[in-house]
Amino acid sequence: MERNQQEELRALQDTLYVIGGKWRLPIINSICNGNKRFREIERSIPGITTRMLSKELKDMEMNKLVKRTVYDDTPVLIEYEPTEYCRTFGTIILSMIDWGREHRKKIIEGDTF
Amino acid sequence: MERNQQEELRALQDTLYVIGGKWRLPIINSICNGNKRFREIERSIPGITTRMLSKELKDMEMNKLVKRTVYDDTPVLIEYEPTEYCRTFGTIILSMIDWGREHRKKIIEGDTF
DNA sequence: GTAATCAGTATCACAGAGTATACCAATAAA
DNA sequence: TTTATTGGTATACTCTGTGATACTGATTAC
Repeated sequence: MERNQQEELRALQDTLYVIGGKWRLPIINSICNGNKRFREIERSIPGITTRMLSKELKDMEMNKLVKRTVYDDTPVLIEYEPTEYCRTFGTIILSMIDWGREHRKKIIEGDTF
Repeated sequence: MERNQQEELRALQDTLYVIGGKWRLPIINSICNGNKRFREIERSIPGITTRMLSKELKDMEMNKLVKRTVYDDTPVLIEYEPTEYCRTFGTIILSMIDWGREHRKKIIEGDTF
């Protein structure tokens, strides 16, 4: 039990390391929803700056969370797509969306929980 | 679909707002695992400082995530316990622990994914 | 001719998240 | 007697995540 707790914590922290930060999950969610172009992703996440999106996408590409493809048409077309690895966050994201919905319901109901 | 995406994002961001930060989830997990005393929680999360734990617990108390009880024995005994509300993060935490475990397996297997 | 879109990059700046270290008074254990 | 534990607070510091703003060069639209 003692040992198990430490193993759990480590697993939790590993995950947090990969999907931590304010924008990581919203971006993953956006590209998993089919947004591919830079500006498209940007527009789908109100409040994010180009700087942050650029930085996060670069990080995520390095960590094999997204695939960046350059189509050499003219003008150049660039697409971001989630890797399979990236899609493994599906469960986590869905449960977080669920939680957020429930939370909002409770707030609106004026629950004092 | 467009509308839906925005609602999803909002729900996701609401959740992130509540459980964001480096220590929030590890703390929730710790008290949900039965750790009650300040030093006990502290010891269960190697690397956290008393200052951060103190700050987070205070925040979480204000936000009804933990209940702080003072037992007026001598010496004074203080206990932190998760509220029902806090336990609603169970699903999220479990799926994050799962992910972390799988991730580590893959790393150890030397997978290049 | 002007404006808009595309995929970003470049600077600068800042709050606040997080760290490090020391300390407190009371009690209990060695 | 000295040390350790408890539940924190105080102070000072670092640092980086995030924000704001401006700009690029090529292309297309009005």
